[in-house]
Amino acid sequence: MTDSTGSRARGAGKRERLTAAAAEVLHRQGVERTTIADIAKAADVPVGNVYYYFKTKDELVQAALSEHAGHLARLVAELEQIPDPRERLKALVAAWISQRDIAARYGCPTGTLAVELDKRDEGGLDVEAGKVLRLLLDWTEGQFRELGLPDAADQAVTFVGAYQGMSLLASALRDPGIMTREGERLTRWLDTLEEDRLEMSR
Amino acid sequence: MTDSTGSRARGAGKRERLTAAAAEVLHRQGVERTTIADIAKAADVPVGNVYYYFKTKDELVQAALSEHAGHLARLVAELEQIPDPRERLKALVAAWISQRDIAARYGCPTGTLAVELDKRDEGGLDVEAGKVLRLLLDWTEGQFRELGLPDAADQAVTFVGAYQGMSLLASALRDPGIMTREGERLTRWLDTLEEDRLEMSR
DNA sequence: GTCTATAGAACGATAGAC
DNA sequence: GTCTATCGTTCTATAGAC
Repeated sequence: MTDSTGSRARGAGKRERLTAAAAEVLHRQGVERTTIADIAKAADVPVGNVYYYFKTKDELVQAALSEHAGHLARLVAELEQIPDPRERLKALVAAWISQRDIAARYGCPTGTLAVELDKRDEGGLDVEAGKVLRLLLDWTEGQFRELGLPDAADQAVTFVGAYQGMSLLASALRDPGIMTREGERLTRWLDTLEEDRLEMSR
Repeated sequence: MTDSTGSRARGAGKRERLTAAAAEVLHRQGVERTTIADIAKAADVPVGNVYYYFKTKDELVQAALSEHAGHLARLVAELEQIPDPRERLKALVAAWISQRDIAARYGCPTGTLAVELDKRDEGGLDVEAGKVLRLLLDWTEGQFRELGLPDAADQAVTFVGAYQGMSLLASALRDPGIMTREGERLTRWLDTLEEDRLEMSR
């Protein structure tokens, strides 16, 4: 039987190790400052062997983007178990805050990757980064719609934008407190929204 | 007499042309994907001549950051002529929206530069980028304080964060409409704040 | 499938003529 | 002050032994 890598018996999931290492190192160092050797070293794989699994550096970037999309999908799957959409959104904020130290140092993984890739006009990786952010936006929009908000799409942009903005400022100013304080503000705002819905029932 | 470049008679402000070109090209392409040759070409200066004015590439990045700080200082000086702090903030939002097409393609110049430089841990340019954002945050905080808000610093983080977030999403999704819609939301929010102040007079 | 060695290209920076 | 030519390094990617 062949497995997902197409091989019969691998060392120990080198492709998976390379993908995970790419996601982490590219987030910390950025795409352009990261060499194939950096990723190979983090994955404990000999440099030349990388090209057996990924033909180009861009394929490794794509793999990192897919990894981040996977993380997001698993997080959303967990949140879906919460019955109330308002509580689901508050749990999302809590998840963001729990990652505050890494976000305050290197920013949101998907957001900072998107910033860097958007400055290209070749390769189409910029579009791929946008798709991961779309995933988050669409799910958030669904929650707001379920909460009965008339402009759910705009609210989602405001909500996710607030997260991207606070991550950027927290990392630029090296202040995790920004994540905490803005997270609490978003939570209070979500509570206010709920009250609005009950009172105005629109 | 010597001028600011330390020379007696320059060609035609090559240092200034290089600084302006650095600010523009580094914003569009990012730091790591931009070569000295790219900046020299945009400034119409021979490649080797660049090193007479800037000893390293990092000095060009620093010059670009100073240029962005200068832009911000000039904008703030204009806004200061408006009597009411609420109108000053609304004029700032209007200035952001007027730049929506460039922001929707390449993001906020200072914000995206900060994202890229923050992933370094050498050179101290990350701190310099943070200082430019601090300039904007401090001025904004002053406006909120003048409006009588008790938590002016946090409000400034929320406000500037919203701008950074909407710029990031607009460029990642290639949608200038995000800048327009979020700008209008911020304007409405500023109007609401004013009403709060009058009603609650806190 | 795994790994070494290296080709080939790009870039930052410098030497030195003018 | 200005510019050309190029050095030295670093990186992506490949060739080919095992």
